[in-house]
Amino acid sequence: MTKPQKNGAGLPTHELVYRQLRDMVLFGELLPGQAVTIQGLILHLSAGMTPVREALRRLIAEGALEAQGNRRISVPRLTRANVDELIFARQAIDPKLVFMATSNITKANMAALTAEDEALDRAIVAGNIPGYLQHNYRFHTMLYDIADAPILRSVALRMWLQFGPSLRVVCGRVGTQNLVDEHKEVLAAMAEGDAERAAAAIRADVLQGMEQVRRTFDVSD
Amino acid sequence: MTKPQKNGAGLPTHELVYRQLRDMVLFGELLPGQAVTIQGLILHLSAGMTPVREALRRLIAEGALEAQGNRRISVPRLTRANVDELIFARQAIDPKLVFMATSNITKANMAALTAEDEALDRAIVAGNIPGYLQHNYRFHTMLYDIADAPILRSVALRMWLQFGPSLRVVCGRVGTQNLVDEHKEVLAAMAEGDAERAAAAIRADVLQGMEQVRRTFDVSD
DNA sequence: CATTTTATAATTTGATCATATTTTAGGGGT
DNA sequence: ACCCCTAAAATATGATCAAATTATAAAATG
Repeated sequence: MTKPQKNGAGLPTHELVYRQLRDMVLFGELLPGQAVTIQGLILHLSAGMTPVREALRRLIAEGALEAQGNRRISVPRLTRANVDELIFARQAIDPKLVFMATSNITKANMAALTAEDEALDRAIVAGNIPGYLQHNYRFHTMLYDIADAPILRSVALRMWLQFGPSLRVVCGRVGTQNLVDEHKEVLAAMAEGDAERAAAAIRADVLQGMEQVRRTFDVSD
Repeated sequence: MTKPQKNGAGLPTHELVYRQLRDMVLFGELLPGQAVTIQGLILHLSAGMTPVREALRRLIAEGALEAQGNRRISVPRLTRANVDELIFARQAIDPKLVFMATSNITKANMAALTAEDEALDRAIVAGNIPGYLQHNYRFHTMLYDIADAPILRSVALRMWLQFGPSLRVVCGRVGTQNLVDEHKEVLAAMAEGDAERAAAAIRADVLQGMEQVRRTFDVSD
């Protein structure tokens, strides 16, 4: 037998497994330090071994997971130095992407961004943490896509995979009350075509968001 | 049957396959646009299917290879815009890493760097292109390692995997004659502990090197 | 009649699974 | 503490199914 059952979408299984695992890393489920076993995923996602292995290799390469050497795989636990690296990298990359996105903005893009930001606001007032994480991610990745710079985009997405779990932890601790985003300013600047101002606004937003992550270490570690 | 034969080193097969493929991407063999088949690699590297697949997923995640959608895998062909992205990213990341490395420098590190740079010079005067590529790569990755910043390091290594094939092409065209590196200046500044000057020197070196890559498009594309 | 297009068959290649082997972790026993 | 022993999990292989490209042949158009 060995029935490669036609999965719902036309996508290969390893791609579907990858996306599920990635979302688990980004939006909760998996916390820093948590271990992941191949067998467990095979059961949990009811997938075969090969697709799971390929998805794991990919996530390890992207920094979302970490191979501990003893054949164990886990979600990386960030050090304070790691957070500083992430802050530096995001401050370098994200403003550039927003700068580039400003040139490519269209009516449709702007409407989609605005809708996403409004959904984000609703999640904040509702105290909906997973909703906040998802809409915030979507807002930023939409900007990356609009910038049309695949290499810088992949670097930026890699950073998200690395601080995602820690961001989730910090939000779970402090709630969504004191979350303020600079997205309105970004959108206003982009609407005017002021790339410099949009870049500056996103830099402020990134700094504010990463400051939340840095706070992980003021409590625990 | 199914004999997981103990391969030479204590490393898993997928890791060995990964390294071989990575070196093929970095130091020649594989040119931009060239296709790679799983079956071919199984034969050529005499490895099983799973390790080859895992290595490929990893290299795709790192940008060294590209999945074309139709189940085909090939070495990416850079566009002019891609090269601009790479120049921007390297100018942001590499100087930071050298800045950090300057704080961690030791006698042993400095000696190893100097030795590597001398080997690089010998390769240049000998017109030895593979040697140039390897020693240049080694010199820069040693700096990354000394900086002890794993996240920025992984971003920098990713960039190398992307422009590696194009760099090889350009060196094949123009030879090693007009290659000048700023490594001496970097080493001198690091020896004095002048992190700012070292960072500026590496920025110049990066710019000069990437200008070679940009030249790919003045001839062909 | 030559050339291009279209349709179909054959071969190659990719994707997945089941299974065998190896390694690691953990649990008593000295 | 140390060392065997067992169980579980990871690695790797080959088999099997599916899909896509190439090759081949037929048909249509100029």
